[in-house]
Amino acid sequence: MTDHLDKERSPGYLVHEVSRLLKRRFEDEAKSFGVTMPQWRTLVEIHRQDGVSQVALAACIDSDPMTLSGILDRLEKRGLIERFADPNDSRAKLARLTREGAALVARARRVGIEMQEIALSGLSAGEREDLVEKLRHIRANLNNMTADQKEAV
Amino acid sequence: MTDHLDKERSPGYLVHEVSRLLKRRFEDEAKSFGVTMPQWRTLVEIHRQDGVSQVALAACIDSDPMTLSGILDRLEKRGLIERFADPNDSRAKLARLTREGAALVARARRVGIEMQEIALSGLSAGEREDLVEKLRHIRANLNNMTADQKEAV
DNA sequence: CGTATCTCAGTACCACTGACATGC
DNA sequence: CGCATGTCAGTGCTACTGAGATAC
Repeated sequence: MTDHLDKERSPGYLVHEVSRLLKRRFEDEAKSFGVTMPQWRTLVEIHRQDGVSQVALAACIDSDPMTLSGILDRLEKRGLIERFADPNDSRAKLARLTREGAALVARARRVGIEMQEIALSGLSAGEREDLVEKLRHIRANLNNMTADQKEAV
Repeated sequence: MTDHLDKERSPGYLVHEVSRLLKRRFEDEAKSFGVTMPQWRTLVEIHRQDGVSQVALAACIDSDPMTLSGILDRLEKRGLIERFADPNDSRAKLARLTREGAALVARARRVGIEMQEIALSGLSAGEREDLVEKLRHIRANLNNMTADQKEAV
C-alpha cells in the first residue's frame, strides 16, 4: 500500500515544509528590522506598484481589506509607508513607500536573494528552470481548481 | 538586469505561492469539519505516532510547547483527542486520537489525496519524482543553513 | 438606487515571552 | 543541584465577521 501522503514523498507536504523553512528563515532575518511576513509581502507589493489601492493590495497578498488595514496601520506607524487619498476616487486611499520604507525593501531584498541562493545551491540553472516550470504548472492547476469551485457555487 | 526575485521566476516565491494556494484550498475544505491548518497537522502527527509527548509534538509541527498546548486544548474540547499521563514520566502528558478524531483524520486524508492529485495533474510519475527530489534537496539546504546558523551563534 | 472603499468593534487562533510548580 | 515538562498570564499579529460612514 503506497502512501500518497507520505511525509517524504508527497510533493504537497514537501512544498509546505520548504515554504515553512523559508518563512521561518526569513522571519529570523526580518525580526532584526522588525517586520513580519505579511508586512514584508505588503511592502514588496507597494514597491512593485507605487500608489495602490487597499483592495488591490489585499488581493495581491491574499488577504482581506480589514486585515490589510491593520497591517498598513502598523507600517504607517513605523514610518515605512504612507497613505494618501486617491485623486480619482475620494473613497479610496492609496499607499506608497516612504524613503525609509524603500531603504528597508532594498535591504530585505538582498537578504531574500542571498537566502534563495543558499536554498538552491547544488541545482544547475537548467534544474532551477525545470523546478520553476513545474511549480508554475501546479500553481495553474490550483488556480483552475478554485476557479472551477467558484463556478460550481 | 535579471531580477532574481521576479514573482514568476523565483523558486522561493513560487514555492510560497503554491503553499499558500494549497493551504487556502485545504482550509476551505477543513472549515467544513472545523479545524485549522495547525490543528490538522497536529492531528496527523498524533495519528502517525500514537501517544506522543507534547514537546515532541511541538517539534514535529514546528511550534512551541505553549502554542501546542493551546491547540491541544481546543482539539480536546472538541473531543478529537485526549491527553493522558505518561506512565514512565509523571511530568509528561501524552496525546492520542479519540474515535471521532481518527474518523476526521481519515476523512481529511482523502481530501488531501484528492487535492494533491488535482494539483499534480499533467505531471508524469517521473516528473513528480523529480520534483520531490529537488524539493528534498532544497529542504536539506535550508536545514543545513539553520544548523550553520546555530553554530555561528 | 445599488455598489464599492475603508474603518470600527468584536472574536478567534497562533506565536512568543517570562514565570512557575512539578518531577526527572 | 541542574534540567525538562507542561501550564498560566500577558502581548502582538493575522484572520474573519458584521456593521456603518462615505463616495461612486
